[in-house]
Amino acid sequence: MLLEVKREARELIIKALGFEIEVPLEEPRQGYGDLATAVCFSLAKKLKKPPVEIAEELASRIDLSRARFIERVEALNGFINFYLNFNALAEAVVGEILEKGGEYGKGRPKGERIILEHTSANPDGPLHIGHGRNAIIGDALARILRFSGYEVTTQYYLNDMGKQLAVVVLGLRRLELDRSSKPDHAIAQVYVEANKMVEAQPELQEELSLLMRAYEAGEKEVVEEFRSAAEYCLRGIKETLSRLGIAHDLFTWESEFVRRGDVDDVVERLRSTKYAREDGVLYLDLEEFGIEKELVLRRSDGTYLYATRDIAHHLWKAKLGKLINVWGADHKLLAKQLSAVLRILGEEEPEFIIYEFISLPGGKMSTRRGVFISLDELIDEAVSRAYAEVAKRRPQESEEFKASVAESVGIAAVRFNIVRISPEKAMVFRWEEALDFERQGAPFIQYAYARATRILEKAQPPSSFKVRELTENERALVKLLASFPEVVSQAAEQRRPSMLASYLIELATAFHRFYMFDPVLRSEHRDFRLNLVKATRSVLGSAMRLLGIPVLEMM
RNA sequence: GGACUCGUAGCCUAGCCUGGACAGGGCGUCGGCCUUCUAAGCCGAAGAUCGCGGGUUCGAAUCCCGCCGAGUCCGCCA
Repeated sequence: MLLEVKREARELIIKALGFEIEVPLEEPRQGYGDLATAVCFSLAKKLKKPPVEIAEELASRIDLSRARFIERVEALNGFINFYLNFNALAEAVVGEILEKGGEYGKGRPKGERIILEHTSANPDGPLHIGHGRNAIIGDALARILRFSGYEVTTQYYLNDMGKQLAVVVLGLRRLELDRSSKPDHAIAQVYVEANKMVEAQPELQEELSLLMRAYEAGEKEVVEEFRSAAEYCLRGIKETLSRLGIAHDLFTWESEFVRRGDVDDVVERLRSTKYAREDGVLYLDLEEFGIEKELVLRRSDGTYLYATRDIAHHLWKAKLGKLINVWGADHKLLAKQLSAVLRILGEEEPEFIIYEFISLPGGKMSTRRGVFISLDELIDEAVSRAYAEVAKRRPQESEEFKASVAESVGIAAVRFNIVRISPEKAMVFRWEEALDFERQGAPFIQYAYARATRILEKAQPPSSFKVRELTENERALVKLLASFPEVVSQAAEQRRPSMLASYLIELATAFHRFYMFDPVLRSEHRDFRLNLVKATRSVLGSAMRLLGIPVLEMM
């Protein structure tokens, strides 16, 4: 809806001007109108007049007689500020939201399929908080893209041909798997122990490479060992993801591409390109693409590398749709190489969402050394912290209520604290910060929703309402509600879920303020306000669902 | 050493792609608001040379160059 208002503003300017020009519009701070444009500055040179004069002349020529949403313009400091007719806007926006409900803000079907790869952690232990960042960003993006009109398939690429899984298998041959603990944690225990063994007994290296070769060759018993180990670990990983509300549509195994011959095929294709070099090893010279590092495809012993298998994997995926990968910053080089190779092969390059690392105050995490904070730990701590809060605030409520609210609040806090930070910022994990449910955090948003719900429980909004002069808080709310569709599409196109997080904070803030100053039930504007509350609740709910934040009716 | 990313108040962060009017929030600190729809809320105060230096521009947190600091990568590992 705000888009329509902006279109109206542009048209007014162009009509007054008498010629086409790009009109940038911004949302100014308090005191400078509801929309503003600095177009007069760019016109200054062309018209050879100072911006202030242009603005004044232009403003005086704007004809508002047929405008729907703009009721006043002013020229100030060379800017043209627009003041909106909030009565008209409120009526239109609230009406549209109540009519469309959860469909409000949804994009038209784009007819485009996207394969969104995220998480893809090695099956050698539980997800740690770094994988959590991947999964949470990836899942939010998937939800946003779907809402925005794309057909999205989320995919987990399972790296089963690496040394890690071989180490796990080696460990399982001589260590007892702790069946009493969560599967992924039990596997991690074996993995850490087995790594120590391999380090202490170098002769085990031989067994490791034997294992890997047997697996690649598809020896039945070995395949069984690898698969059951990986699947066992994956069971635990899926459990964690599911607790966060995350599920993948598709799991693909790295080994498929080797056994099916896809890797052989693509290597052959690449070997015949002008980028191929062979001197014992087969590699690609990608300098033309600004990549210094040569990309080795096949070792001197004839075996393939991870990157080679990933090329086959991506070539396969590229047939299914547009590719987006959520990858850690350590994979930046591989991302560049892969893009170059797909280009060589005549396929569209994948898009990468690269997120920087989450480190511990003491340094990097390492599954191998057992130095990491698992997502499970983080969730458990967050939920128990949330439980303490509910118990303190709602002591009279049932145990069941407290436990279920705590679960939702804990999950919401974990997801929100991660998704709200831009992926390109490196994070240092500190328990105090992770468990500090800051004022404008997830509970703040959930609470806004619960407050709206409570009001509506007491009175249903009538189907028709009159809009009178709006309060400042109502205006802020209406404007935010009007901008939701634009926020969604921008977050989708720019692939930035964090934009929705900022929006949600703003919307919840506006609602809490409204709640504080503008009583609903006892108001003479009750009819309109009830509808406004309903509309706000609806959009809050939509936005929360887009970030995977559990919605609570009561807390 | 090279490549990429980041550097905004004591701490965390938005804005940077698409340059505009006194740089938004939050935590923490200090001071207020519950006989009124749940105070997980609201209001106010103090706190910023937007890492440093140059350039482009009427105008730079935003674009360009250099420097400094941090992270990541630079395996015939995955």
